[in-house]
Amino acid sequence: MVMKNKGIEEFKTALRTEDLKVTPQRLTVFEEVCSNKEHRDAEDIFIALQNSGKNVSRATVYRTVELLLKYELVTRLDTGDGKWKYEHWLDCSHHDHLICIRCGKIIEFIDEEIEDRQEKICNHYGYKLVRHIHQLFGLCGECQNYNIAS
Amino acid sequence: MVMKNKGIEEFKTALRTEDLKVTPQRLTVFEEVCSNKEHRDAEDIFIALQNSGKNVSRATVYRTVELLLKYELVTRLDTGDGKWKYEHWLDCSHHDHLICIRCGKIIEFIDEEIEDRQEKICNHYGYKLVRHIHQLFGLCGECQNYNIAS
DNA sequence: CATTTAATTGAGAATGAGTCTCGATTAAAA
DNA sequence: TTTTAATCGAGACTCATTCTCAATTAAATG
Repeated sequence: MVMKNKGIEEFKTALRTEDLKVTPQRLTVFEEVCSNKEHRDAEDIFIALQNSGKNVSRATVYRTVELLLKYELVTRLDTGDGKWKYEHWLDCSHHDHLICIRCGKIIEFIDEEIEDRQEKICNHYGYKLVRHIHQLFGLCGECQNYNIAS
Repeated sequence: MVMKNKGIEEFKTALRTEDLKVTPQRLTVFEEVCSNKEHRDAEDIFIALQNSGKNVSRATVYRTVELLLKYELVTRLDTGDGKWKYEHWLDCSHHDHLICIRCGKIIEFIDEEIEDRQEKICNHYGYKLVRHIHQLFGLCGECQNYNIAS
């Protein structure tokens, strides 16, 4: 069930490049992050590890997820409720998110035209684009009917 | 120095429409938000009020800012450090943000093409767009030179 | 204007995500 | 092996934000 993919090798390489150690805990966290396609926060990941009997401390989960973000093996998503959710990048290409503000449903989208415009905007201001957040908040088809009752 | 503008009337109207009361505290918070064009978090606003001798409790500041967001008299900006900053919308039209990840400098931008594409994406998935977050994180011209030292 | 009633307020306690500390452990270089 | 610095874990800590609840007040009604 464990995924063996190039992601983990890239993680190891990134760690070594920074003179950081490749530890079982770090690998375990990365494995857990990759094993699930849902958008989860650090706490969710910590609990999932506990439930599968893998003891990695909460602090280490937070620390590792931060590394994964830095190495761009993971993206971070602000779901509007003050938490950050993480999502791996394995076989899926880059995408942004459309989030229902009533039921929380998330749709992933990608729009090349927007991607292009972002680059152009950065160039225009002399910035070098590193990452971006682009989230559309709205009401999904079903939740539009509940407008009044909300 | 206090700004009298149509914003405050819209706020009162919105409150009345929801059967909420127009209170001095709510108006004071709105006034403070409008008096400053910087991007500030709720605590900043609370402190600013204290410093000008206006006693509005922290809880009320948070509650009011939440209302302003709901009524779209204010926007909320995730600066990547886990806090939310608020910005009024008075005489300025909608814009998004380009943020330097090293020095924190913020540039405001607007791109009609992106705005259009957002609407189209929402329509495509049957969503009704309510608001969006679009932030580009990168290195500004000056900070690109410090890349190595970071 | 006085009365009534539900919304609002403030002070501080509670929550909770995320960070930090520090002694014990361990990866990995030699 | 030995050595050494990086890492780990447990839980304390931080601090932004939310909640609680008794006292206050806006504003509708008589």
